[in-house]
Amino acid sequence: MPDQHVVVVSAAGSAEHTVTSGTKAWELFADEPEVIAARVGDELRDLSYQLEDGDRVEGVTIDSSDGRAILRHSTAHVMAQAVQELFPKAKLGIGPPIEEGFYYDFDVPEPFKPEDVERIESRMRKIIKEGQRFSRRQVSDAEARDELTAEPYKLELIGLKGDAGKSAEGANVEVGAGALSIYDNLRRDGSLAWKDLCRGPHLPTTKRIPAFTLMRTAAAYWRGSEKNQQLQRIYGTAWESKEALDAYLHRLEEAARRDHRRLGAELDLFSFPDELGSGLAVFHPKGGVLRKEMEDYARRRHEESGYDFVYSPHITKAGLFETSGHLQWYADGMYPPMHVDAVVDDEGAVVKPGQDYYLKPMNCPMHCLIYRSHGRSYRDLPMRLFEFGSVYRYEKSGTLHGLVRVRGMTQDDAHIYCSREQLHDELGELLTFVLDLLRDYGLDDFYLELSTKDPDKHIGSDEVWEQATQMLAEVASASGLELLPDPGGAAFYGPKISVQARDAIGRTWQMSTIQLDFNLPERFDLEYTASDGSRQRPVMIHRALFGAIERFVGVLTEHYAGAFPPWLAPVQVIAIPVAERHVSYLHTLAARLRAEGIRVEVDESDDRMQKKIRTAQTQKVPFMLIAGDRDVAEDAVSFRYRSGVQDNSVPVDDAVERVVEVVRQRTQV
RNA sequence: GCCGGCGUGGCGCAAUUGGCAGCGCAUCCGACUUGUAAUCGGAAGGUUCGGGGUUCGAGUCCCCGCGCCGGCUCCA
Repeated sequence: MPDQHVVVVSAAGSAEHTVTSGTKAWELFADEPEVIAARVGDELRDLSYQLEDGDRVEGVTIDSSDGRAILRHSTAHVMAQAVQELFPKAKLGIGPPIEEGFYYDFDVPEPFKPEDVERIESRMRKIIKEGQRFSRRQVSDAEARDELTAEPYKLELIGLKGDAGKSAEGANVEVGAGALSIYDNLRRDGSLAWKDLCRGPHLPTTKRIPAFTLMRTAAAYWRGSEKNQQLQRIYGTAWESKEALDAYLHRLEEAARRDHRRLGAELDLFSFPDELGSGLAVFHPKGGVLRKEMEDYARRRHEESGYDFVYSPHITKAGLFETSGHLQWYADGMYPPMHVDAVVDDEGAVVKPGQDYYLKPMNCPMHCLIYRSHGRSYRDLPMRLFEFGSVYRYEKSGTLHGLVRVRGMTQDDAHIYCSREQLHDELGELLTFVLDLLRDYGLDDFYLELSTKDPDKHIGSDEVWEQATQMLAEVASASGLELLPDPGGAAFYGPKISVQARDAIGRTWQMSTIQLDFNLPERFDLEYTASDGSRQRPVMIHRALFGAIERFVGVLTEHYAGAFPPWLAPVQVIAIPVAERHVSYLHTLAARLRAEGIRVEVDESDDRMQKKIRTAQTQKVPFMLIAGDRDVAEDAVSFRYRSGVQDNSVPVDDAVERVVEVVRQRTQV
């Protein structure tokens, strides 16, 4: 047999190997059990791939990101096999790996019940134990159609092959752009257990799935469109080891512990009374303090940065939203109108037609009216109108989620009107302002997203879009932050930058948006007189920093896991007497702190001191100030922090100074 | 909006096949006065989300509505 030369690439470097013709990739990695696939050139291949002369081959380990994706994809196959064995009528949708797991969609006559999922999982364990081999074979389109007559969704995918724009996300996992392949799952005796149209690659055998679990079921529309059939989706996850799976499940528990809906109740911050209706929150006194601090600080910063404060009503006549275009474009997202002032006579004939009023879904139309309230000069620009504006949006019931997605919310909304010449500088300053302010609230890990024109849905000339997009891109890159493109993601009226923040456990949240608008200045016919006396149209920028305050409260609650930095903490100091005789001493201390504007409480309940500490701890109060005989004798007080760290016998003057300073500096403790 | 799950004192949960609605925390009262995460005793607290139905009997089964949760779709 003729020899072939291949290059094996590894962390240690690359080495040339001479192998006989017909050698399979796995033979290169026979003593590396963690290798489950091969990267040949740029392509991921099964380990059964037959090497060719000149190949550059790298082992893909199961704990790498590609390796995990392959593991999860293979586990999805095992799940689909188990489902079809248990539910012979189930038709296959798609089953791709996703971030931290996988799913597979099925068309089944009855949705899966929780018990079904357990059965599927145990069937999967059986299949894994059997050590079935994933065996790839290439097929022509015609052959694939012939073999898959019982799988209508797969047939549809074959028809869409290579047309990435039309197929669902994840569908290209089934049918690559090139030739089709089918994976046979073969039992030890070589008999066929199951097969699926799939691009691969896969693990060598099902035995190589070290740890998996099924997570949940859900419905999902075929190819992501609500016009299509709804399929039943099962989510699962798979990991390279039991330990990695446990660590993942542990991370989920940690995230659940931070859930703002749970913390909101535990810390008595806010609630969603059923009586109000879906997506409508009330803030309790403690949540009110938090929110007020956030708002007050934002107000101060806006004042310093040249914003003018305005106010506008929650409800307006329909005409305004006709002018703005909201009723034409977004009526579905608005609460239905209330019809007022109609007069009907005894016969039922309309004497006076009355009119519709709408709750406002956005503040911008009102701000445009303020701009238009009198003639504007170039000397007025940039004009920055700011409002904590409460808006109401009739979000679909299924999308509501705690404070993060609500129907009634308060935006920290500003609209900036400026000339074209001012636009570039204004955007640059704005982005800096936004990022600085977010940092002050404790978020410091950002990236940006630039949403550009949707070719099918936009107004304004290409030239203006081009120019504006270019400007946003320049400003974004000047920030030094990572910039991700979001092609086609812009609203119809202009491109935008959105600021994404990563929280303390690495989750990302969309925070601020800076949105250019070519539409509203037209619709409201906004003008200013330029220095040469000509009439010009201003450019408008929409921006919200928090997005909505409600949502920002939710995000910060999760970011801090409820342990807010002292300047935001609803109760900043809890004073705990060792015994009852120390209470009055602490009241004196508390009065001093209160005089400095510190939110302090003295716990004079008849609980034991240990219990008081526990209570303060569970309420995540940043400073516990404890006083007993020793402290009183020394005119001192003892600190305990949420971390459990103690600092005893601190002189009272120093203690007050320490607390005041931390609050003033907005630092975390 | 769609699919599935769920709804029991303020909170977290229990209640066998349809058979006396219970526990812990919190609350209130009393005793105790203790140096860094739960002192002891007692009391009070319920139209089992709302409405309708089946049944001798419904927290439990059926229907409608409201709300919540997980997804899908949407997110100006």
